[in-house]
Amino acid sequence: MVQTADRVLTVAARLFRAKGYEGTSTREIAKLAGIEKASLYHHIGAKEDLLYTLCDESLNRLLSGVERVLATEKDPRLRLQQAIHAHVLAVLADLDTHTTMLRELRGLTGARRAHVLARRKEYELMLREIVSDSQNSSVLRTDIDVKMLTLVLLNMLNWTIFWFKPDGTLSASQLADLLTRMYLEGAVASS
Amino acid sequence: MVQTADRVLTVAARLFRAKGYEGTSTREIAKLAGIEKASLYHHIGAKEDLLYTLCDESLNRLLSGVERVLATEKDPRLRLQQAIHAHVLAVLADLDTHTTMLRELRGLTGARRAHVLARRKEYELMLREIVSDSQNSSVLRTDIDVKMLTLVLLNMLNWTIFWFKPDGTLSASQLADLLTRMYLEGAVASS
DNA sequence: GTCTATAAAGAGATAGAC
DNA sequence: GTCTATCTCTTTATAGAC
Repeated sequence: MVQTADRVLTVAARLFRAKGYEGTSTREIAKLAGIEKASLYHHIGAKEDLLYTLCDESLNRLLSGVERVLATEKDPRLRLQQAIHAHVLAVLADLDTHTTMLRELRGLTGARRAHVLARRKEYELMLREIVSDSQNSSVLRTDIDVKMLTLVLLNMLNWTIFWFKPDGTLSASQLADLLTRMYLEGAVASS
Repeated sequence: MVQTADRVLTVAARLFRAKGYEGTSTREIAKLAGIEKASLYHHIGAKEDLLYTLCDESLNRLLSGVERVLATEKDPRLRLQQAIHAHVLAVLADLDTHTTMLRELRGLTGARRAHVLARRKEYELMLREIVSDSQNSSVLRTDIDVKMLTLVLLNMLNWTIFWFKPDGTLSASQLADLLTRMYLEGAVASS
């Protein structure tokens, strides 16, 4: 039997992805979790706790993924490829949680919002270091600055959440491969 | 003097981008527009009207942009480049309106939601045709299917809304150029 | 076309029994 | 740890005067 607190978090993530944080009521969360609304407040202090916990969880997974890559792979090009894989597989394996982090940050206030923003920045800068190393090793082009190269990469990777279908013909791993090739080689026909 | 109805729409777009559709109250919209909340309802029937009008406006501009390119440019590669430019310039010239369309569709219900979804699909399919023509003319690679090539392109273009700074050092046109190069050539160093 | 006033529903959250 | 009942505030929207 899954603990109630975990189930609450799971259904909250599902609802936040489907209807947005502001668009989801605590009544809906309670109902989907199979408890009364008041019981919810035995497990959380406020609705915002759920959002914060989900964002934190998402970033913990992404950060530990890229840290593992940094610890185990030293070759710049392979590092980049493995970081892309780790990112895409993590995100697509739990669309509810990561979509919530990517889209619903607005719902957080004060120190928690600042904390999540800081960890997002931290993650972006780790990827930027990987991209930078690849530039220095002549793996990636240097006529576009590292910040842009990294932001475009994240654009390509993150927003697959809007159209990736877990039950489709393309697996997450296959999509990660495809994105890697497109990011590195581009869309032009090889002459 | 700008008409009240237009001002309402403008401030609604600004607020919807900043706080989300569900996170924005009609009180805030009225206040920022300089009228009482009740007066708002002389101009609109419901809050959702604002969201629908903004989504429709966004898609009208994007569709007419790509239609103009199709009408005036026949070369596949130039068509693709011009379509990218038209898209990026349109979106970045009015971040409030286009961000609302891209992010807040969830707030629409019923037939209006279906209508906006249909026009988004229509736009995607027009871009897909351009990409497909480029494949057939050996401009773009054919080892990745047209649907994926188009979705990745839209990923790259659309989500610049989250980090493009209108007052930054990079102009919208320069960013469009950069995205075009990255999409076509990729990130690898040319050997 | 804008106002003051208010209705009606829904939101997040709490009290206190079991 | 869950419940019933309720509080308080905010929400969207309307009525009707000017």
